[in-house]
Amino acid sequence: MQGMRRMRFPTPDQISLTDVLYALSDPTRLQIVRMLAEAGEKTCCSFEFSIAKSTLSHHFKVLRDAGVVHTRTEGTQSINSLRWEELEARFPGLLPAILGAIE
Amino acid sequence: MQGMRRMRFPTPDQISLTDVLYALSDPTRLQIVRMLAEAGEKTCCSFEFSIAKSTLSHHFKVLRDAGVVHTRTEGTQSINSLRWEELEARFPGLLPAILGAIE
DNA sequence: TCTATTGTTCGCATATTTTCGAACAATAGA
DNA sequence: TCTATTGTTCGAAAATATGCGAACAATAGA
Repeated sequence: MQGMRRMRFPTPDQISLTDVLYALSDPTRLQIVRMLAEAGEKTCCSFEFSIAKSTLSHHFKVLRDAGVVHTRTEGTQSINSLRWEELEARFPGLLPAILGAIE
Repeated sequence: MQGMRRMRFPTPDQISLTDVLYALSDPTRLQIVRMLAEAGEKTCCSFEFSIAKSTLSHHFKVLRDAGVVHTRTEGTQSINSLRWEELEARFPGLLPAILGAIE
C-alpha cells in the first residue's frame, strides 16, 4: 500500500500530550485502543465497527499521528499495536489510568 | 450573573472519560487546569492569556461541562477550582498522570 | 497475468469547534 | 442611583473534524 511506505511515526519525544488526549477523546478511537490493549495486535478489518473502512482508516491515522498506535505491514494486511512501552515512558501512568477507567 | 444561577455541574457518575480527555486536549484548557492545580483557586480574569474574555469563558464552560472544573460565585467574580477529589475517585490516576506529564 | 484482499487517499458534504465583538446580567461601591 | 467590575450569552465567521463512496496501491494467490 502506497501510504504504508511513507508511514511515519512520531518519536517518543515528539509525542504531544494534547495530541494523545485528543486522539483518545473519540469514543471509536478509545474503543480501538482498548481492544488493542486487550488483544495485543489486531488488523484494521478485525474491528467490526459499523463504519466505512475509509472512516476507520482515518481514525487509525489519527492514532498513528498522535503516537498512540504503531502499524506494520504483513502481506496485504496492516497489523496494529499500542505503543505501550513508549507511551508509558513518555507519560507514566496515563494509559493505565485511561484503560483502567470504567465508563 | 445570569448563567451563574443556572450553572450545572455533572455529578461524578455523569462525568464521561472521553469528555474529560477532550476538554484537556486543548492547550489553553490544559494550561488552565495546570494553573488551577498549582494555585488551588483562581478567578477567570487572573488568567492572563491573550485571548478574548468570551473565548476564555467558553473554555471554562467546556471544562465545567466535562466535570473538570467547579466554579463558585463570590461577589462579581467567579472562583474556579479543579474537581480533584471527584475526578480522582472517578478516574484514579488520570489527573496525576496528565498534570505530572512534562511536555 | 488476472483477481481478490486489505487499506490508503481523494473529493466532497456535513457537523462541530474556535474565536471574536457586542450586548447583557449580577454584584459592589461611590 | 449611577458606574465599574466580572463573566456569560448571542450571533456570526473561520477553521477543523467526521464520515462516506470511489478510486487507487500493494501484495498474495490462482
